[in-house]
Amino acid sequence: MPATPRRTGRPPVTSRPQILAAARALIDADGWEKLTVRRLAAELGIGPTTLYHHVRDKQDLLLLLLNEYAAQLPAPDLPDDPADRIVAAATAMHDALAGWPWAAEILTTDGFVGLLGDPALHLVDTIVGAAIAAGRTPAQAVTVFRSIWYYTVGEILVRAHSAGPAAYRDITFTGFDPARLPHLAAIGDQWPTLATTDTYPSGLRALVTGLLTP
Amino acid sequence: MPATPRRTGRPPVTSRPQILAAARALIDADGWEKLTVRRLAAELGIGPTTLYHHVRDKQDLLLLLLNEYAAQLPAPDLPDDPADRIVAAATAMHDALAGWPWAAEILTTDGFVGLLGDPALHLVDTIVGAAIAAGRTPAQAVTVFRSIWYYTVGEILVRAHSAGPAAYRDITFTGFDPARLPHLAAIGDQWPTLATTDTYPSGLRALVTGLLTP
DNA sequence: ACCTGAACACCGTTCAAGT
DNA sequence: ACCTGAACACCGTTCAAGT
Repeated sequence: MPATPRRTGRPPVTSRPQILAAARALIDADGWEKLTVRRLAAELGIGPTTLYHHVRDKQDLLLLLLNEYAAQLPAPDLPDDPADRIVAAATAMHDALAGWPWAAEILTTDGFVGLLGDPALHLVDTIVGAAIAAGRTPAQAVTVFRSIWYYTVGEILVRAHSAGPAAYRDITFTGFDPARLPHLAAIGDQWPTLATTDTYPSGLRALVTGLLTP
Repeated sequence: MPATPRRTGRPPVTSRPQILAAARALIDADGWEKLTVRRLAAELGIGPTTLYHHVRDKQDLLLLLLNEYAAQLPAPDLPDDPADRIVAAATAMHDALAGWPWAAEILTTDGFVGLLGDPALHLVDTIVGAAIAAGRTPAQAVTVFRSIWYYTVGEILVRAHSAGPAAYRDITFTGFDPARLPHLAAIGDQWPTLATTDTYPSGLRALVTGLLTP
């Protein structure tokens, strides 16, 4: 067999790295809802069907994008105290996802742990390890991670979907029946303001405290 | 003006209640991904465009469905102790959503509070009220609710998307590098089993405890 | 007043044929 | 070996025309 096998046939017009770069540019420019196979192909100046020679399908494309993004994330500072370490690792996950909310949607669409590369899993391992260091069994540590993951992914998804101008569009918060909904009526139109403030850190701290308290 | 205005023109072939019933039947039979305007119309034996005389658009249809579902939910038993009351109300929300996971997806797509009817908001009001009873300010009580909501909606969405046969399909949990991911490597193929167990109640209790502890 | 078909502007994906 | 157009099987929605 030759050391450099000579290539035959029609020359390629694109490559997987080129496709991933274009996909990322498209998401950053127009949002991830606009990333379609057909638009991406048009952006690259190729036929839509050509993409299928470089990625298996759209889901595969998204996973490649996700692992590429995770691999390039900076490693966070990790304190020694287990509780603080969990908070730091969870916050790093959260911040990474906050920048790329579409990633959170993909991560809910499958048993994600096995689909991610080492860099992303490092934070998972950190949280599990810190829970064990705090005296939990491995099984309990998985529960700790999963609870934190639910909270984190929920916050990201709600935030991502509330960001648009459509949120709270034709809603009056002053119409609550004080007899049936006394507390909501008392809060009234302050709710949108209160709902805008970032409560992820305080909620996370409360959750971790609760999870590590026997 | 006449007491019963006589109807003129072409007689209706369907009605909003009929459409909602058919939509619900379609979701229950084939899953909510299969609910499309065209399929629903076909099910009713009408043209797709006829639906638009009875509902504003698909989003409107889903919201009608959601409020109908919420209105018909049984009210949960609510204990006197504030922490227990929050847990009971959150569990009722969770169980309602677990039965209709697509609802969770809609609820993340907008500032949902203003789109729901009284029955669904009653549980929101209960949680906010219980947090106030536990000594929080109204603003803090909103934070308590939001944290619980993130955790709940995250659990529902992850669960809904992991339920299919596609989850964990071609994943080997034994391939973790023990040097880089020691705890995941130690847990190995026990992860899928551990991830299947329902940890919502214990995580919720931990979260509520943490949120109500100053 | 209500319904309809045609049309618009899209999707993801497959597959035989071409270079 | 790689690319392509045509085709399949769909979407949500609008709108002029019909009853």
